[in-house]
Amino acid sequence: MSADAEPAPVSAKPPVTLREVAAAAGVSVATASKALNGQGRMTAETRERIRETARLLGFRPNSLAQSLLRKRSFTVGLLTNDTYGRFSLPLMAGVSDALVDNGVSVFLCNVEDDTRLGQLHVEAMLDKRVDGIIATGKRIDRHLPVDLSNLRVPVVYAFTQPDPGAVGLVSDDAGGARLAVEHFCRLGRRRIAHVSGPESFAVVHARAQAYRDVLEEHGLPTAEPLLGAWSEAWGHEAVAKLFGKAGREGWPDAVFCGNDQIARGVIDALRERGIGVPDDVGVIGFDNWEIVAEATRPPLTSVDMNLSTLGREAGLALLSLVGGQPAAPGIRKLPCRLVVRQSCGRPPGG
Amino acid sequence: MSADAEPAPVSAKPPVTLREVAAAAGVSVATASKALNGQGRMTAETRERIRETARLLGFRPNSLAQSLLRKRSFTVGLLTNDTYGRFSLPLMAGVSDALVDNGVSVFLCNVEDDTRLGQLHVEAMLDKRVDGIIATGKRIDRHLPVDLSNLRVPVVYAFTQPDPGAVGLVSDDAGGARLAVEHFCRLGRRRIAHVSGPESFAVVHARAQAYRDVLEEHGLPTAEPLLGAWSEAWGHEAVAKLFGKAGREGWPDAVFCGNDQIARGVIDALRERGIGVPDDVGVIGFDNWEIVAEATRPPLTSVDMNLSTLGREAGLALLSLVGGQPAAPGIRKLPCRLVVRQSCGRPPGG
DNA sequence: CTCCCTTGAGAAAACCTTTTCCCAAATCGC
DNA sequence: GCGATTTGGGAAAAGGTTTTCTCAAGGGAG
Repeated sequence: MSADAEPAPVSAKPPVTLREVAAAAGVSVATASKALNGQGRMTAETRERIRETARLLGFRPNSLAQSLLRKRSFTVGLLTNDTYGRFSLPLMAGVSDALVDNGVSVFLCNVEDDTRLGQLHVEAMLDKRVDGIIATGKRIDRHLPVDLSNLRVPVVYAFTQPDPGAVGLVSDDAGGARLAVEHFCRLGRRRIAHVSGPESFAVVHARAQAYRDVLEEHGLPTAEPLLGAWSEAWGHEAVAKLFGKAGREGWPDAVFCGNDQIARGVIDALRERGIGVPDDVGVIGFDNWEIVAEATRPPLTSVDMNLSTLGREAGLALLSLVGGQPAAPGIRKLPCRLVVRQSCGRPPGG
Repeated sequence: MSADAEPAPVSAKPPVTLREVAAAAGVSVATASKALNGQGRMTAETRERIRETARLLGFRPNSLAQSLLRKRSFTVGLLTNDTYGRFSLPLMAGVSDALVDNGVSVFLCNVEDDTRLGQLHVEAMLDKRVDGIIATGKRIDRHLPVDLSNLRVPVVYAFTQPDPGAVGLVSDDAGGARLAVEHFCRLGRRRIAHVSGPESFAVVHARAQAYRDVLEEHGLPTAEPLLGAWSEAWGHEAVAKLFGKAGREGWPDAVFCGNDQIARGVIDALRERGIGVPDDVGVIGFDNWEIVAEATRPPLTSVDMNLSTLGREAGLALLSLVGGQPAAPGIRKLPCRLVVRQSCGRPPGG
């Protein structure tokens, strides 16, 4: 009966501590710590014995204690207001990926559009001494409902509007649009239309401008983009407008759509009118939402924003910020890529 | 110039500690702690003065230190292998929701189907002293690629196969199927077909059995379910099989689909054949994936698995487990609900 | 006027690890 | 053989909070 005999709970015995390892190996905790961390000086034999003891006992250092001392928790917060959306998932996966490889865990915080909830989460993260915060949202041109500008920890913005002077990563929407329109040009399409989402979105304008630019560069006729909604229904409507007029000669031979849902609506509407895709008209979408792009008939060529990569880069950027590397503030645009399926056909010579 | 004059880093001054609050208020840290936590005995005036001081200084207790002492981190891990999938999102939102309300933060851990990655994450979570773990996946009938059966912390399984003896929450697929088929019966449909996903999914069988049961209960003819894939293309194919035969009398007047994508394929295929939905044939989907259900023409009636609620319940279950409440092990099934849109028509008398 | 009890508050241990300093023994140079 | 240096390892502080004792002062009872 030692002095500290305890009833010992039936289940879930407490984790083994460094003190116990040290005792079992017959050394002090200081020596044990140094042995396990490769620090200090001691005989190789001692070091090995301690390590073996730790392994046998299943010792795992308590991160809480380590963090308290090191003032570094190896934890970051991921703030999003797009829990249900489709953009946040690949982005989150990318973030998580980049960080896990570096031994960092991610707090997931959904703030909806609720300022109070946002404040709550940020404070909780700060209390838990996160090393940094990644802010992400569902729209590039909107702020999260919470102010992150004067925190004690670095912040990186991904796919959401950054605060002035902060580090932000977004997709290069204009570049993505160029990719699509230039693809059409290469294929010999001459009358290229553009059907996109609501005017209130900044990306709509960025993509439309790139569309005009490319057409101009290629000396092709530029038609005013048709702006509407991000829906299939709008795709149908737009086809009615574009292909409603009598003269078949005036019809476009290509439609660049602002997202995949619009593109799906366009393709369905064209089929219903007996217009062939890709033979009569080529169609390209945006977002490369596989579940949509692969279900259209024919499968949809689409611009992919590489959101997973974007998330990954955001994670790495935050990491270097946490590490003390001063990052250049401002918005960095990451390139999109074109995923070619069958809705555009082959080039004339191909 | 006081003794502890520091150069004071330009940015990011360190957080204020309890010690500083105590000093500022002219009391000991012990008293300060008790004042802020409503513990101990002191004059109301002292308590208020300390609180005011803390407020003024913007004091926030260091969670790391608290957790170290209390052996409770107010943190849980959410393990998933469905980062890209559509089921995990509402579920995660529900979990996060339930826990945030209780001051608990959530570690998001995506393990794909990688055992090594899973092990890594679980160990990281354990090292960080999470209070518990929620495991969730993309399939009810599959295990995560990692063993959670003998952890030091409680585990709750949501929408994934639980270990024996553990507590699991899943949707009541059979009940959901009943909802759909009974809805058809109420509307007076008599020849109800069932088109579902691959045979390898347990839910496919659960739903098919419920389908047969309901038909039998209503004395209606039961056809063998058509099993294929979870895709629109399979919906098209299935329509060809069901409506290919000559005699219009043998055609179904209702199709219950295993998911919304199949249902979408079915509806599109029916329209292409000139068969009216809902006039000639009623269609019900499963999952209530709004982006699909609202884009079909007409909008799709569908079974919703209430995943957000499922997540919420999982969070609460874990919380009570963490609190020491012994939860009944085994699988708890949560009811689905039918979201009625326009793909079924009104009852004969309505 | 004592004695006892209550009140208000502080000292110190505890949580677990890391790191700096320090000390004793062993080794080396001469 | 003696001082100087290296080697191997330990003691203790630090990190921020909570909690259990402890203690002094004050008040009431007898």
